[in-house]
Amino acid sequence: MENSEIAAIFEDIAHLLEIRGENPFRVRSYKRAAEAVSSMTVSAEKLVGEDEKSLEEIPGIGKSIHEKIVEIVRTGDCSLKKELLEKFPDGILDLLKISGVGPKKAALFYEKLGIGNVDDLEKAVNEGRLGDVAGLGEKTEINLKRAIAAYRSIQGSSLRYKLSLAMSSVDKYSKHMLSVKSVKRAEFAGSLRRWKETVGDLDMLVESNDHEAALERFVSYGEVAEVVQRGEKKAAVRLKNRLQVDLRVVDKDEFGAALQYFTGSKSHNVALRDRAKRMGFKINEYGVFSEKTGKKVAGADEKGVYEKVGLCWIEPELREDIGEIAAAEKGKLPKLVDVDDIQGDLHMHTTESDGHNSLEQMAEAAIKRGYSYIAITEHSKAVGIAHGLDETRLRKSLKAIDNLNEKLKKKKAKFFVLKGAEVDIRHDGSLDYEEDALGELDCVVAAVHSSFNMPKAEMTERIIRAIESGLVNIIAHPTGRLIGYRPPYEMDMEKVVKAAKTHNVALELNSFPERLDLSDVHCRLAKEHGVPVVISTDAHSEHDFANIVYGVHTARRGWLEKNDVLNARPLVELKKFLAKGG
DNA sequence: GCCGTTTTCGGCCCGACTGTTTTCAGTCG
Repeated sequence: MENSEIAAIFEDIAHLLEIRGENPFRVRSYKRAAEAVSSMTVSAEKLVGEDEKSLEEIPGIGKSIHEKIVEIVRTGDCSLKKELLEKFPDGILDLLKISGVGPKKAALFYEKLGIGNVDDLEKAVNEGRLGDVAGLGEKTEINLKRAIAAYRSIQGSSLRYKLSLAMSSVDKYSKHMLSVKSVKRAEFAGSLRRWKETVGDLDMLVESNDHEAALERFVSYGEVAEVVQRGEKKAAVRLKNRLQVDLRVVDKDEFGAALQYFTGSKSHNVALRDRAKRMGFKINEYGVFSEKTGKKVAGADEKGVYEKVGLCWIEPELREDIGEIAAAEKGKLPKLVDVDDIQGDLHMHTTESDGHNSLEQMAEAAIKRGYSYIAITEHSKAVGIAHGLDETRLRKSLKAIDNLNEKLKKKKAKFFVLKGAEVDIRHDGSLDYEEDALGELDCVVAAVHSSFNMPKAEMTERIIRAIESGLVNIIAHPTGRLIGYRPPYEMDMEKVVKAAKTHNVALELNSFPERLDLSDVHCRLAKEHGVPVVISTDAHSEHDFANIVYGVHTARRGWLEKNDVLNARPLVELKKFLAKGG
């Protein structure tokens, strides 16, 4: 039982309670529990039975939720959820995914019209049966029709968008806004600013002394397909690429408070406002206000908002309510790793296997980025589809690297190319090169590329066997997930991390936007166990080096500091680690 | 259902927009 599965059950319970009109704070407790469980670095299943008491130390988990976690782990289901589903069909949860349908409407649909799923709703709308119910008018019917069509069109694909797609829309839209005189600043907030791996929509914030002009500029952007909403202070549009963008227009002295508010996360904001309230302040998107006098005491900049409630400024990537507020209070926030800290890249391909640039071109591009080293890591022979190298071709390519290093040395370039390989971890955990060949390498990156459907215990064994070989330095894309396409393979990450610690192996954080593997949560786990993380790009062309930002920001979401990142170390120290010297 | 620098009981973040209705409920973020 994965943490994400337990979280999903709590999520469902929260929604079902909401539909039943239960105490909204009870509903929130289940939502909060869902978030708490999914951001845990250890598996809840493991804690049950072993260290069960520690469950209640997690904020948001009390006695009742604790008992339900135990029940879910033991039985695979939750009696409360079953009980709730006796009153409603489970298709009712899908109704909530229709934009404009919340718990109240879902309950109304079911009670008055017997609508229990999206198909029923669509039928009712098409037959014009909604008008019979008090409180539902013509406009609602039109909006529902459109919302159902939108729901259908994204079914099967992920509801959220990869961060990289969202990023590609950001710059152009900002420029479009800033080209109007009254718009002084334009920034994107929301999950994009927190660098979440996927985003549901974009939140743009602009400072303007003419709200109407800013709103008009916003909806007249060339990529807009549809204006979803428009008021005096905010508007929302859907772009041609289907991404929704929300705009909020604020005045100069509100910008910081608004930026804080719209960056979220929601649970971070709830915790922050709760804290403010206890201190006699009220925080909203316009500023921080004294509860007593009603006077505004902060709001122009974000830092001021945090300082007013006794905290130092918190990096957006940390704002998930998983301990950052307590850390900020004590001045114990991590000093997060930065893109500029990265000294080199330890995973890339050239035209020898399935890359698009030559060895020399990759080296040159890396030098241009200011790196002091790279490792060339072609595929091994088992990965035939990527023109993996056998031992003979491998040795030939190593010679080319030696030659290049010679040349670089003569030129007095402070740059070194490490001899590496992305060795396939075979089905049985053995490595796809002979030991002799592996011995000639500076940097052995090992990865799983086949048999993704193995049982959890076997996959864990497979990877650990590779780690225990003593021949491996780094495990690449450790879970194999492709965001939106392929789930991670079943594997006990904690066991893998512990084995990595014992055998001086680092774990890769692959920066490809569809991988981001390790995830932020797994980065925290690695850090807790003192296992270094390598932020690599797995570049197949020189352009892919730019993806490093996605890796670094994911690492930042995982609270990693410079010291936690292997390739933030200078070459000498890196070599020491690769020689298993720690 | 959770939680505690007022509290083990009584609170629990806050505001904009829409639609429908004539003062507000529901949804969303």
